[in-house]
Amino acid sequence: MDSEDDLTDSDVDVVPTRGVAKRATRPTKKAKTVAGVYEEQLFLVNPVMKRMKRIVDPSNPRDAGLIRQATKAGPEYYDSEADDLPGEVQSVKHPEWYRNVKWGPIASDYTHFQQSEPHVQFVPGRWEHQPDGTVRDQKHKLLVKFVDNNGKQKIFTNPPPKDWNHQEALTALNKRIAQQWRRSTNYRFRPVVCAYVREERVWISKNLNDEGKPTDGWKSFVDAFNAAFHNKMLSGQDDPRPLRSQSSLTKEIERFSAVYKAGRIPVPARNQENRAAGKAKRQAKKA
DNA sequence: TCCGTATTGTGAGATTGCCA
DNA sequence: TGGCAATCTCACAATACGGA
Repeated sequence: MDSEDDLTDSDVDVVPTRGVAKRATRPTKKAKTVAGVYEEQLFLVNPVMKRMKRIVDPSNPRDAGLIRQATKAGPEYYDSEADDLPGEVQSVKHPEWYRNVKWGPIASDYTHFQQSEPHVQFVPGRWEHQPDGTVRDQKHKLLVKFVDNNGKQKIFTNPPPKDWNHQEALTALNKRIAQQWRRSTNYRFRPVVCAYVREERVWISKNLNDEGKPTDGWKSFVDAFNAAFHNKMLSGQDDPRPLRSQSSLTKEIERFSAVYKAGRIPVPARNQENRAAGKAKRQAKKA
């Protein structure tokens, strides 16, 4: 399926939602001039199948049979058998992970423009299980086509990995493509996250023992935390505090376990040191 | 045409939360 | 608890635009 109209019966659920994100990640001309940007309608995309269920195992006879019956994406995307173009893929951190291919006609065809499905993460391997029991070539997902919020047709060609089982290369692709969708459309792939604030961390710190564990078990810890903060407004915050799951709280405590064990309050590393380090790194690369 | 400023597009580190 | 994905955020390059 490639058309926008087919979104409802694909392997994703597209759920209209309001106010999932406060605003675009960075103010745009439109965002500055449109007062209602904080209330824009967003569409939450939920893959019907979980990641593990979508992974195809070619060594499994049943999966191997499905692969034999499936059709590969053809040279209208790029010719998988052709030699790569000379030189490295541009504008990626690890060009050695990707092939520098010559894209086919579909990658520049604005006349017969068919919008891609909202992005669903790449899984290891060339093939991916579908809800209908078939498998599909993930090569399709490298080409991203959509009409952006300004009604402009956009096409992004993302480089194919040299190794379809290289998780780091796939992770980078997933991140990049999700960002392409997020920046130009109202599709979102999960609800907006809400950072822990100092008041919450002070509470956490006070309710952990010397080993950095809840003094009265995880369940009561999570319940008490949410009783203290869920839906409460804190000073300096625009929105009420979200409900935190045990998963969220345990991860928070695990991340800063050394700090909490020391009886201190974590301070996000989003500070000048990290920024300066990042800047120096970029400058070095540039040089 | 040049120059300065604003806007847009993109990559990537940091952060958060889900899932196995 | 580790791995991974999605979002937030910063930085920078490219482009657009207006005034001299």
